[in-house]
Amino acid sequence: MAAKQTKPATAIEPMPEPSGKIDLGLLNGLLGYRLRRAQLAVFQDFMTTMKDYDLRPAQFSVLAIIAANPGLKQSRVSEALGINRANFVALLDELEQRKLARRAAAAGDRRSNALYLTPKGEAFLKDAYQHLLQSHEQRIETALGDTDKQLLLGLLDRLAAL
Amino acid sequence: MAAKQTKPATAIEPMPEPSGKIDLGLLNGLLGYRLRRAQLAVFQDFMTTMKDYDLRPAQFSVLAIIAANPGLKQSRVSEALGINRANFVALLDELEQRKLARRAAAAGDRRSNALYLTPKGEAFLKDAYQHLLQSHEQRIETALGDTDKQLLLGLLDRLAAL
DNA sequence: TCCAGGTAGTTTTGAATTATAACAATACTG
DNA sequence: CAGTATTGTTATAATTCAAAACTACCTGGA
Repeated sequence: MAAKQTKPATAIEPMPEPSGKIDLGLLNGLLGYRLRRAQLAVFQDFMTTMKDYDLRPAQFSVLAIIAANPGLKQSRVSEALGINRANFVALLDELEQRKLARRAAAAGDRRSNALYLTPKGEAFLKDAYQHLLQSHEQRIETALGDTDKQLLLGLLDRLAAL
Repeated sequence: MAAKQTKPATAIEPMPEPSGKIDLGLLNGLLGYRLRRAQLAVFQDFMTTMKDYDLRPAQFSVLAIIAANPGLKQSRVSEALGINRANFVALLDELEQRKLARRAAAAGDRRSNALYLTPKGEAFLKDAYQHLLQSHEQRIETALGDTDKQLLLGLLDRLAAL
């Protein structure tokens, strides 16, 4: 755009609010906005909780799916998580380099990889999950209480099915 | 990484699930995962609903904040939305080029811009909002019902304050 | 008044995320 | 067998997000 030489502003306007509360206006009516803010806060908390493990939410989700479904094909894992299969490659590469997961030949289809956690991966996931429960998820429990948390989970699932 | 000559897979493994249900495993215990999936679904619905208006959620949020707080300084708007002030510049540039918003000189501070909607911007926002209510937000209402929607909003706000 | 330090907006840059197209190897179907 | 679809991969944009540095300006104190 044009370099900032002098201000391009067109007219002088009356006093804007110095600070004080800002009205969200129409955003109050939109569920998506509140949902996004909440999601950002929760992910932020997740990441700071997991920084010692160097594990982002997407990586955790991959480990969790493989752990619960050992031998699942690569394409099914990415599909289950809504991750583009092209982008899934590098994600899995890193988990494999860290010796947390491995690609194995799938029985009956030489194109596909069957995914498994390594023993190290199993231990790592269990450890990370415990830490998440104690710190991250515990903070959520505190903020919501168990009843409301379960309630919220149900409501979110109804939205995810939109 | 290494080019794919032959499969680097190490061992042949027993039959993986052909398809069927995939167990989310530990993800079931993490609120953040469900929250993310719900948020993606809602934003996806928002974007398809608004595609005729060529308006993304972030753009809508900027227009809404300005409409509710005319004359607010640029930095306060970006701050209120959690948008990096550096990244906010291009966002606002586009809204200004589309003649939906304008930067005006702020009274008493020649550094800052006071933001306003143009008349076109006001009409556009009102129109877009009406369309959102009728399509997007209506689908959410149908999925949740009014009571549960209000309940959800309260729960989300408690999370956003983490 | 003048200066030091802070603030507002901007530009530039890089990392991370997401989406698309193409390709080789393999599987499947008629 | 031929033609087509699928799996994993690479390469490549487009988008989003964060950090640093710069100019213009403001504020406060010497």
